[in-house]
Amino acid sequence: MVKFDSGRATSQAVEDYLKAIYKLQSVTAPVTTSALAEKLGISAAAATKMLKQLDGMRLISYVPYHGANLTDAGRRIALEVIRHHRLIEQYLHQAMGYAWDQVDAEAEKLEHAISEEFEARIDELLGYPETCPHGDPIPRADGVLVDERLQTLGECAAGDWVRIERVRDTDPAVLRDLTQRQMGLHTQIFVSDRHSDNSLTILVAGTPHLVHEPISASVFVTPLTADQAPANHG
Amino acid sequence: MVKFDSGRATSQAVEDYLKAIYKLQSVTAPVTTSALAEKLGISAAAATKMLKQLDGMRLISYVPYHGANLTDAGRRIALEVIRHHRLIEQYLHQAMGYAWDQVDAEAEKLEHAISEEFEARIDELLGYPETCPHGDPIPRADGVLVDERLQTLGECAAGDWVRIERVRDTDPAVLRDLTQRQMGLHTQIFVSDRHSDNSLTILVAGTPHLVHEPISASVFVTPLTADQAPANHG
DNA sequence: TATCGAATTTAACCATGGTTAAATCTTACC
DNA sequence: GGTAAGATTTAACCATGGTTAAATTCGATA
Repeated sequence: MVKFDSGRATSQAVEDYLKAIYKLQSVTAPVTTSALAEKLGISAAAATKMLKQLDGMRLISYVPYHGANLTDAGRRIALEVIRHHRLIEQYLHQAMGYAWDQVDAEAEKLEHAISEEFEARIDELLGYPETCPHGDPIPRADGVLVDERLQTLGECAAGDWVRIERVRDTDPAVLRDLTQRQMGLHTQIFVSDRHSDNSLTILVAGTPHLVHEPISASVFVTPLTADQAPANHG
Repeated sequence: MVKFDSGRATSQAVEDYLKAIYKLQSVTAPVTTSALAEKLGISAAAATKMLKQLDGMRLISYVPYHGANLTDAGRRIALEVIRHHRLIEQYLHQAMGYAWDQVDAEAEKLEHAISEEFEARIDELLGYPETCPHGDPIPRADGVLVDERLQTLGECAAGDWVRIERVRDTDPAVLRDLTQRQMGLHTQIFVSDRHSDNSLTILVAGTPHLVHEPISASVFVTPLTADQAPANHG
């Protein structure tokens, strides 16, 4: 007879796997063993073993040789971990003065250590924020997450007026580069030119910048409406 | 050939053991296997195995059947963990509104997860505090700790005017009891009577309280000087 | 449709940190 | 100074989460 596990009893490793599967799933589902192994920096053999284990726990459904998908229970835990991560990031940034390229690493460790009490307190102290410092939406405590796919800066055409809504949080060097160019969340940008190598010339606060693929693919934007866009340049 | 390990590479378990040994050592040195096992809530066999391991790492000096003492290296790590713990407690209390009976449990988990960066930031944000919310001194970043032995409230005589300087942080129920009686850090107390069962009648802000051993032994005090003590009651 | 290369799983192994039960050491007491 | 009780260590075991190397499966292509 197996005891019904209503409370939290998941190890840090399990949480890391579920989070990784969740994120990979949004790109391609089902998630392959090798994609998971690469994301977590472990061997494919280790991933296989854990996939079997997670399947046994009913946190994923895993078909050998054909990858895995989260179950509702697994998704719930993944979203809780992501909620912790992004709330902590926002707290580090807003309340403790961390730069946006430093918050991810610190949150990575803290996300497994905080209590529900701690989560609720920082949520309240921050005024129930809807995104992390990179613009990623924070899952709600009830597990609801609205995660819309935005266009990248690299997909913009010359003449577009856009606003930065979200940036990829993975590479601190890219984030520092954006900071240096004054390109923060909600910064308005005018795309003045597309070049043959897919690089762009953009205007940020009147200053022209040449941005290449690794940057332009890391910045997600929304088009400015007619009344928001300055009349000149258009 | 063993690689020289200059940076931090201690597991959470090692940190917990060193912290426990440090605290037990202040009561009786060397620390016995059974005392350690009891403090950590594990079997004596597990403690023995870890003691051998810690001795091999040169973090303690351990003589089988005769207990263990921290080496300088071990003490340094123990003090770092304790510094983390008490700084976090103070942060939870001052910056996040935690009550003093709630901070220990939360800090217990966070102390192993924070970076040196995080430690430095909360230290600065708090204005370099010297104690945790229970009055325990916070080890300095360079490893120096001044930890003086104070008398307990239970050791006071009738007629004493004293001030609460420190409380045992172990039992949340005791802490909540103290809160209810308005007995916080730096509260002034007049000891009006000692009774035959070692309980005391004390005056807190003019209100009489009967305090029994478990409470009076958990409160550390310093005598008020003549000019600090109110003239009446004395 | 057979085959070959890549992806995946299995097998054997390791370290950490725990368990219980049995053996052994210490020490206090007669 | 011998002995028995209690403390401690050893031995055998377990779970978790990793590793590398060998075997197996999948699926694209000839």
